[in-house]
Amino acid sequence: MAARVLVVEDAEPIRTGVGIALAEAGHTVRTRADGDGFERELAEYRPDLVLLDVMLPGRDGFELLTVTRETSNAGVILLTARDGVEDRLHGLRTGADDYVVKPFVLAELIARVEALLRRMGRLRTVLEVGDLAVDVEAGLVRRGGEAIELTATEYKLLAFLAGRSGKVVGKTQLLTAVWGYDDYAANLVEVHVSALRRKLEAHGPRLLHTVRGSGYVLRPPS
Amino acid sequence: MAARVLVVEDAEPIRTGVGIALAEAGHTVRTRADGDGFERELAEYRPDLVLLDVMLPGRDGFELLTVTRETSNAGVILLTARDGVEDRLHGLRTGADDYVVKPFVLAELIARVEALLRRMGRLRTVLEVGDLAVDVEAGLVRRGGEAIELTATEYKLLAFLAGRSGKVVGKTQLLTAVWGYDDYAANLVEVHVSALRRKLEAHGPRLLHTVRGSGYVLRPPS
DNA sequence: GGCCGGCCTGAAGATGTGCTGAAGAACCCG
DNA sequence: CGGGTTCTTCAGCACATCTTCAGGCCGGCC
Repeated sequence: MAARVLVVEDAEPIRTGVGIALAEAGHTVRTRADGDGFERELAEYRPDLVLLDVMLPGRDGFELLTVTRETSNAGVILLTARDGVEDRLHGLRTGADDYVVKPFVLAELIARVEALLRRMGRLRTVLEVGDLAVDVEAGLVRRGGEAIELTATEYKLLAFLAGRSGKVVGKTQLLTAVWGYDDYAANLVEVHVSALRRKLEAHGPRLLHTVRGSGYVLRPPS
Repeated sequence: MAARVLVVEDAEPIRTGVGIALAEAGHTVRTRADGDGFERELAEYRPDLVLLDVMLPGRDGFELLTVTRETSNAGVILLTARDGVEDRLHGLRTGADDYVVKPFVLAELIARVEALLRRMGRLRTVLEVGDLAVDVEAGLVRRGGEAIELTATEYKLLAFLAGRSGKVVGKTQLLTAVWGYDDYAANLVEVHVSALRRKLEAHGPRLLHTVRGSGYVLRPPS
């Protein structure tokens, strides 16, 4: 679910900024200032995605794009200072998967990276709280590597709490979100929280805490 | 590379222009002015690519995007008059593959369409899940080398599940994608899953698992 | 300490969900 | 127009899960 990304960009501030942003988004990153040894890096690092600056000292981005296509099936996003329809067309026709014009907002670059990874099936949405991981798409819950079997209601409950971990969630809120109830049936929530805890705490300390008088919080042990 | 493209755009000049340009580029095109009957068209026409205007009368492009993702494997490009990073981010995060801002040069749109198709074409046409191989192009299914005979419905069902292996797929989703149904007929799905399992499990352990209360997943035995 | 309200939990009946065999309908092929 | 295949509907069963209820626990407050 965490992707490997290779960034080739000669401008140091951009290279670093992009690298940090990608790392923060949970990906593994390697950066290079030019195309030297690019083939070796491709073969060794096996990136899922390559970000290529078009204007580089030595071999330019288009050349590296061709190399990438020939020797791997990584996705490719081109970065360039040039704008204009002609340039964009050239970039896309050469076989890039996407094309981002400098200056760009980092958030957008990250969004495009993730859109591409998602399309390639290399990205997965996982909510994490401490050693607990909830994979929403796969409907899987694991704690410390071990899978935990939950019923549909327990799963909905956990997913909702995990989606706002660290925040206190009231029973009324849970009844609405998980059950679609509009009336107050506190015990219903309590029963299911109890069942959920039993399963979660078979693999570690308490994560789902009671906040007397307010509701529940999902929070890693401090 | 001829593809089936579905265009949903309410402005007549754009709709027609895009349609003609795509046809000239060698693709098959269908156009609609709004989202009515969109699900049915998706199921019947089975486009490779969908172009969605964001601002539509009735259901907007984001809504149709979600529907597309849930019930098909088509690529999605959003068209919009709005610009601004916020809109682009929203579009990409919602899961669009690309995002084109109006007014656009037709040539660029076509280039983006082809870039996306190329990207999708690089994806394996043989889907593998454990020892099961589904060759989408040849319509062949084999498990551990041995060919398995499936009926048309069973095959569509399996192909859809294989295309999103590891992800939980709801019965409603399956009904829409495989049958083009819009109403809930759970047992229909169950009967065919049952038949499919009988054939699949004649050659190995269970791959098609039930997720009670949610749907089914195709997942190799862990 | 004693009381109160909020919370936890085991048990049990009610409900829901999924599986399967069988039968009729629809379809396809010659 | 048959004959075979495939699809859909129906009904019954098995069992997992939900909800309710009741009793007990715990923390805070007087």
